[in-house]
Amino acid sequence: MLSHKAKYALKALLYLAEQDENHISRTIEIADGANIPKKFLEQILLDLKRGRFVSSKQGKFGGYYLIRSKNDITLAEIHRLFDGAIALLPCASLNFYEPCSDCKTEEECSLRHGLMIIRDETLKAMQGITIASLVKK
Amino acid sequence: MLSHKAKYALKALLYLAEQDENHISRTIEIADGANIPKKFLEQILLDLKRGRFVSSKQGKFGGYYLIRSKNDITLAEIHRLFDGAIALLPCASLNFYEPCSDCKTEEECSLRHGLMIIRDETLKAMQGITIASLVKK
DNA sequence: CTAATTCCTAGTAAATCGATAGAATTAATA
DNA sequence: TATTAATTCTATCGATTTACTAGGAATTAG
Repeated sequence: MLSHKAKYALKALLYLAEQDENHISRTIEIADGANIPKKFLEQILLDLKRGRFVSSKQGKFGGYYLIRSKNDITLAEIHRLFDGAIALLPCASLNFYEPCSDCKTEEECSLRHGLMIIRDETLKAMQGITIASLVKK
Repeated sequence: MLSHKAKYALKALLYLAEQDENHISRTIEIADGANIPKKFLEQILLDLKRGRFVSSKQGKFGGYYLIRSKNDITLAEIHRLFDGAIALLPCASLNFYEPCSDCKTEEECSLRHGLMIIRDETLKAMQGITIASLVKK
């Protein structure tokens, strides 16, 4: 399941993607528009900024704007930024790999192979969903 | 990601699936064989029993055994029993549906549709992985 | 009756989540 | 330069969940 953070991030990106080119959106504007607690959204926007999805202008008349194409941002990326691995266990993860402590050897782990199949399918599906694909009504 | 509970449950089912027909496995035997904390495993086996995946014999020489075909038990079912919804948000879930509180209307929710596509793909992949498919080396 | 096992209920320490608070920093403009 | 409006940063907090652990009751075979 997605965390609230990831969900809110997606909604915020959706909101930004719907704005005119060159429009800068204030946090409060996004919060109201997408029904997100403002202070919580602040943190999320900072995370999105650190992840180089958006950039910001500070001070009066400042705010946030997309710096990547909405056709380019996928659900998989947002999931990874906020909720981490897409695989069901770290030992089956591409980007968040960690060995399992309770398996004797990786070869012997009977789960890993199946989980990698699922990861591949889920990842493919998640990479197919972009901000642009969601925004169009 | 899978919880430890779900992971241990899968490993326990795998262990049971590898035993001879009519063999009854004690908790301690499964715990040692699959590297699972025994007391924790007790609870998990009870959950699996309530979910009608296994049954038990009580008292001395008691233990657990599979009551469903290993070809029939899928990762999707185990996920749902221990970790709940497969969809990324409750509003996109088949078995754990709940409306989102932060969407005005369900139609208007731009996330839901994309998440349902992902759910369908993930579910299909998860239903393709059975205990039997994992057990064979 | 005894030993070995499942079954049941609590409890607990640590982590995570969802948020809130408040102040520092930055920038536009009057 | 002072004011105002915004982002940015750091810290904290309460509730929930997670991953166990503990202890004992119930059950059964011999």
